[in-house]
Amino acid sequence: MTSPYNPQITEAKWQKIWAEKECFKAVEDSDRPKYFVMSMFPYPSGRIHMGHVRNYTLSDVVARYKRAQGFNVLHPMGWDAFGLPAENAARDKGVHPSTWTHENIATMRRELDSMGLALDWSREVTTCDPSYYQHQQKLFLDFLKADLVYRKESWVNWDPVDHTVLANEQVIDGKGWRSGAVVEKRKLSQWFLKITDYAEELLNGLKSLDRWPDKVRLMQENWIGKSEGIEFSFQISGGGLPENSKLPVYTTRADTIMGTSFAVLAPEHPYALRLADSHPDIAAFIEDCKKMDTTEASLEKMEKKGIHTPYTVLHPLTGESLPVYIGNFVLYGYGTGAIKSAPAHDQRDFDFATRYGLPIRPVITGSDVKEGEPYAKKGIVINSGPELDGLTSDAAISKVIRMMESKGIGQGRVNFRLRDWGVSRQRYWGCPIPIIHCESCGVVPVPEKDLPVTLPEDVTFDTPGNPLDHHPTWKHVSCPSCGKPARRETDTCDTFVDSSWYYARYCSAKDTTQPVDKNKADYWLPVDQYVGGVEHAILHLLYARFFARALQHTGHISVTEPFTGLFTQGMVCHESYKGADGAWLYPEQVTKNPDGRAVKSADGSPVTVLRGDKMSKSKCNVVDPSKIIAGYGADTARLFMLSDSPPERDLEWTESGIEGGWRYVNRLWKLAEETAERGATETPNEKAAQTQRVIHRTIAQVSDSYERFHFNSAVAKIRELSNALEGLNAQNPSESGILREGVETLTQLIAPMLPHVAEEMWERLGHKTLLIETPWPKANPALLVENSVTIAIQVNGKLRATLTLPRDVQGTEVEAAALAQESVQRALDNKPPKKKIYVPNKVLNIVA
RNA sequence: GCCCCAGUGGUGGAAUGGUAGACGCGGCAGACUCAAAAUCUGCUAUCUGCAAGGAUGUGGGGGUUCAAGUCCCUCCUGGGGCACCA
Repeated sequence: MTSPYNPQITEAKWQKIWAEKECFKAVEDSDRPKYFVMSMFPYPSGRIHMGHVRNYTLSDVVARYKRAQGFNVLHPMGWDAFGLPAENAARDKGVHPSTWTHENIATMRRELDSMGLALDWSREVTTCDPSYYQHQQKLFLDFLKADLVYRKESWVNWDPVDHTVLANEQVIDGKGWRSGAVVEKRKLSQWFLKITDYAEELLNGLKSLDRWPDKVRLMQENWIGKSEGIEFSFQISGGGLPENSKLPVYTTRADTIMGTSFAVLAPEHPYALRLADSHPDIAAFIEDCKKMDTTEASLEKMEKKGIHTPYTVLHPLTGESLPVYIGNFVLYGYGTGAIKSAPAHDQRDFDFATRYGLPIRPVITGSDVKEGEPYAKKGIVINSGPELDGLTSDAAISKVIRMMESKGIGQGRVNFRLRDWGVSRQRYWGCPIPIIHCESCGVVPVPEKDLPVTLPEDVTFDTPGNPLDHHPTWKHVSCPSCGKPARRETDTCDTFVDSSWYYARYCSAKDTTQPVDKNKADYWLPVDQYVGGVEHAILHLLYARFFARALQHTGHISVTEPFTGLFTQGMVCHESYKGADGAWLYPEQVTKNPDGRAVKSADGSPVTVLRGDKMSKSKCNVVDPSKIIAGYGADTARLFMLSDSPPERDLEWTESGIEGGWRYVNRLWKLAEETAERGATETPNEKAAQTQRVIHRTIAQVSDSYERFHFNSAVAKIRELSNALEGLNAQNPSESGILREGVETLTQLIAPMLPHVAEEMWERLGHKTLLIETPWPKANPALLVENSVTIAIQVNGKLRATLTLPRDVQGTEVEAAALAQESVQRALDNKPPKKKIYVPNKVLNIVA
């Protein structure tokens, strides 16, 4: 008699036991190999969503698998708890950011607990807690001492809705990446971290990250954007410039130097700005560009516009006098803010020259040059004088650099697209920057004994702007250096700072004396496997890599790369439904007819079904994980997350898929129930012996799938094993022993994915010890070798027969057997075989 | 515009250059049932054939190879990233 499987009771039971026995508490142990696996910690927005479930299931499977393999596993969790939504909630609902955040954390903690994750909660970090951010303040001061922090006046992207400054990379299409508000330009004093000091290292380090997706490495490489070129100066005159003025420009295509027919300044270039007073048309153009820049810079069809200036420059090699323009397509922030043109070899220069009737002189040629189009590829130099003509572009680039260097007018230079990281935010809910501004002493770091600088509790959000700035007393302090009245820095840190070192903090999360206990960090770091969304491919991961180098430089940790393995999972998607009126509909508002067409339940009007839409509230296609876990249990939810798609791809949530998972969990339980009391050993019959081979083959295949993150394949192999085991009879003494071996193995193999039901099955099978404490099964090599093999027989590469023959049979025997086959003879059509290729135990191809 | 990734049955997807479609979802048929649900069993790429079998088939076209979903070239479609980056 079998008893039904009840996930609610069983899952709570094992979660309690694991917690009581502190199964997942990680303790440094130099005798055992360590394995550090972590997921990207969540922002406590309120509830967990399916994306979290997928993310944490993946890292949990790795943690449990590695643990069974004998590794000392660290699998921690924390909260990325500072950030703007808490302030927005304060503004909208009148709840304090701290209250809102901690309530969300409590809710999400309960939800995570219900998933049955093998997490070491004793190392929980919460970035908004002074016990975390006081150490971040210490790091800030250390970085300041190490000359990795500086302050500069700069034009910043001001978000008028969030009242905050955005990094360049946080501005998307001229709008704030969070608020969506049109970004304005303002000039503010900002704190910056010198990530550019490590540009070269961050680029080179990518080569060593062989367990990162190529895609992410490539994205980072492009983001860092190294280019090698030359910086040289034009002699510039006119427009009231002093004698011997220089205009430095940067180019990567020195080979096109003889094709240069004009120079262009960025609108913000000082030489451009100084003309504005005397030339109203130029002033107007510059004003225009400012607007374009902030709002529509990324618009595809923006015209290359410019304005002529009274300046002229001298060509550095020919001495020819060339006109100078101000152009809307030249970026002040890149290179020197001015360019030499190569109108025949650059689309932008070409468009500009065409528009303003400037000479276009081809100086590079190639086999695929097209009339009337710029040729931007490298090729062979022409029309450039005896010294350069006939050289390849690369040879010409080196030669031009040498020529200019010897004349003292230019120098080879490496340039990066990467910019320093502005970390100042004019917000309340962030880590206070531990600085005091004194009128006499200037910028004074807060003495370490005075850390942490904590956020004041009594703040109001009824006025826009930074509550720290509005606070009546908080910012007024005396200067630690001279004692006179001074003012606290009211900027707080970008939350990307919080998440740039939490992996190191996990190593000694409760240490009150220092950010990182180096001994412990030396044991655990680097993170062996990091799992998270690809949306963090550039910013978070680059900042964290920079921090590792900065932490190493300031003596906190020893490693250079924080994450040696990275896995980026796909999104969770779900069908969405759009009514005839264009409004999104909830699944329960839609009826699917037998013919496959969907209609609105209320009035029968047609509904468009869209597949593969990311779950989002606005599209009404969100599935709540807590409801799924409450209904089917965490194991079923976890199984669905793993079984239907490879983890790096997007996953389509389907109701039928989750039900398939639920059915399988029940089949497993039934299998354990039926097997539990059996297991007498007797000589296995043929079927049982065959099944035993399947068992051991499955151990090998599933282990391999776990190693390679092919969890969907692991599930498929495991299901094959259960199909085979269901073919055995528990009542038959010649089969029951192998059946039991199979069910035990099966239980172990599914345990990383379905930990609760596996543990329950293990107990039901009569074990007194926990499955979580049981080592991973080993495949018996003797049972991995089949006695007979199926060999494919091809004629001219086409399959004509399959032969089952003893393993390692002679090729000549296979040939003889193959030629005896009628189907082979028919395919040969009396033609004599010309050639035979035999791949032992696999395939014989007869070429006729 | 540039860079990257993907394209396999009705569907999600398997497949170190060696028997394409594992495993699941769905569907069909059957068993159990008064009936339904649940469960179990079988079948399920397409075309052709009574059948045995044959032909076709991994987005299109070409190529390399004894052998291509897999490698190369090219084009198409979809997705992602970057973008006046000189």
